[in-house]
Amino acid sequence: MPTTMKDIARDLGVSIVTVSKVLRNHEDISEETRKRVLNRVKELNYTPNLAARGLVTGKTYLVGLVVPDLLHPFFAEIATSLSRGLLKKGYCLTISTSEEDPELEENEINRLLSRRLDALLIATSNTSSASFERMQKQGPPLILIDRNFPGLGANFVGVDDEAVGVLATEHLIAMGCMRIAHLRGPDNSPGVGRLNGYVKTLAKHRLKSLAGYVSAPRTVDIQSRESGAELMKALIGLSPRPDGVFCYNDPMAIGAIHSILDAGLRVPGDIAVIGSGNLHYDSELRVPLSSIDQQTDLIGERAARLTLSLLESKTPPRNRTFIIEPKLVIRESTDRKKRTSEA
Amino acid sequence: MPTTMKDIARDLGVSIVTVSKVLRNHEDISEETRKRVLNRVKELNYTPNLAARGLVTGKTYLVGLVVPDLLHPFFAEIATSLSRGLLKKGYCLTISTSEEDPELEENEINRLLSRRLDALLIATSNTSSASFERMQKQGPPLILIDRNFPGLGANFVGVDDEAVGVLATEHLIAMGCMRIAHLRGPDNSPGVGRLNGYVKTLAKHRLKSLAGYVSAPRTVDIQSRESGAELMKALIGLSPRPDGVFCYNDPMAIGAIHSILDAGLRVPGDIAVIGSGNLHYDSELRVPLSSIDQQTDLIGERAARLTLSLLESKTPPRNRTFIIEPKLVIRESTDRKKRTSEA
DNA sequence: TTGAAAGCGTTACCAG
DNA sequence: CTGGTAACGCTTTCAA
Repeated sequence: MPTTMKDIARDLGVSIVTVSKVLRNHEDISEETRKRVLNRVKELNYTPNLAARGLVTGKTYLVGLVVPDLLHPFFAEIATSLSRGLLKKGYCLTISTSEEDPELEENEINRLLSRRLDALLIATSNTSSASFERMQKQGPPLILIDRNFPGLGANFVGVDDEAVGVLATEHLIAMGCMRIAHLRGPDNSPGVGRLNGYVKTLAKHRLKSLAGYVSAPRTVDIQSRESGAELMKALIGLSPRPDGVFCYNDPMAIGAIHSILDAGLRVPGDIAVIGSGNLHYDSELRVPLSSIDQQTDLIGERAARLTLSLLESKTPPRNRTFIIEPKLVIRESTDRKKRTSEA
Repeated sequence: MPTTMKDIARDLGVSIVTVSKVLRNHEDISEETRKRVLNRVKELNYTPNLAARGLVTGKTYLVGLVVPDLLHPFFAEIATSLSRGLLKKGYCLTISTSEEDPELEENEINRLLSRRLDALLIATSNTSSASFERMQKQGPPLILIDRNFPGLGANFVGVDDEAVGVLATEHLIAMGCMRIAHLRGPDNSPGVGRLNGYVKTLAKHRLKSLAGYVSAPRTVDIQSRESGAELMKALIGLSPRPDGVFCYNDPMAIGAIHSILDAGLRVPGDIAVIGSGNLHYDSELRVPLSSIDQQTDLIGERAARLTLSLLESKTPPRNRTFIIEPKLVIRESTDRKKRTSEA
């Protein structure tokens, strides 16, 4: 059994209240008592029980984060920068994964809710907003991350996904691609947003997306690379064959490049490839990968600031949305203006 | 304010105890009362307050994990498989990062301890075991992960680091390397263990590690790639130049390869490179990277099982150690015999 | 400057 | 089968 304030109070012949006050830096404690208490606290290695404190104050100083997949560097980075931001103000972050499974996600959320978090951040793998509507009425402040429900009007921090699609597609066109395909993502806001950007940009340039040029994986994110490889194989078989591919994310793009090279074709010579996410190792790949940078750490930072503002403000504030602007990063996989050496 | 058992009891004209019993599936409740309670629970969307429950039961069903860096896939994977294992038994995992900073780590640990975790798992970035000795006397069960303190005799799950060094070095020798260098890791058990394996293997084959052939980064893990690149530059300038390099981890190896190629040399032709960790994208790199697989998910799984056994057993059990055997994975970066290998 | 009493939401224990 | 009472470790309020 860990030490309690009661132990300290008994040892010192003071009341529990006095100990409590010392620990919270109350003014009205004599210098001497304060010292004696602090001393004993050190000696016994006492740590206040936050659960008990939270029970009476109503604040747990615990913020929850649910992401689909921690192995995806995108979410790992968000978690890291978010945690950094919250820690500064004494809030602790607890991270859970849903493994892209809506049911598991629901379980995790309930588990977290049972702990009476001060706030909850979610990059949801759910395609329905029903449970979030409920949570908005009841429960702690809710902040959606990366994946939004347009109708819901919740707090949201994420990238401008349509801009991602526009940037990528415009770039492929600028590189001279005429037949641009899209390996699309899941049926959530990033997947749909990026697809829209792609479609609009093609239309703007009076280019067509031929039959089979938009292709969707059966499973989601977690196995992006495998599905990218698989979908790309099918694309290669089409005629006319695409000469540029915009992939929903970098792992898919990596899989796509793998299939292209396996088929004896060159990147970007025969097919240019661009992804999204700008992962740390993009520049070290077989073919260094062009990508759309989503400013991931900024998302985490913004989310932290938004969360803190919700937590500090006395009156329940209006829901807010922060959209981060994506940026194009050009590497070899789309750089057709430069001769590329193939290994 | 969230719903409480009191609300439900009042609404239904039963006692709080009855509600509590229904929620914990006590036998001695009439079918009718049970139904009425369960109904109202649904209606009000009631979730039990785990903090309050934990206060009286002494169990929080919360397990803590502290890792140096979530962006490192090694730790992300451990976190994921660990969480999966614990969830099965209803335990929740809370993940924190120390960013390889011992002071930050100490803070995080205290924060977590304040929440009265049922168990604490740490991949420490501390080089001193002092605070862990204290924690072993007082506080929840402690499980060290990946990085051990040999003298401490704590619960530990990790890879056989000396075997990592042996496997890697033996492989380089088998590939015909005669002048093998080592980009070593930090001053903790993995860093030292891998170095030892390297040294012993060289000795066994009567090979020498020439002056400057063992080189250590100034900073730790977080910027492995940069330091790998930097250290490799220096190695290239030595004469005689090494023809094989064993790197502490894969990011370092990636940096090293970068420098070698930049210098106009070939991998593995001029210098063979092997890392450790066998990251998911090793096979998609500029030069597919040979590596030592640490069976990362197995580490997480084992750690979960060990944790659960500590939690379930009534008597405080003896500390246990699980050592996972590493495995060699051959790819292009060391394949001087030009075999056809892909992973 | 100090502390007694009440209460936070829950469970343990035991009596009815 | 049901429920009163005490307790978990802490903070709040108010009186001394």
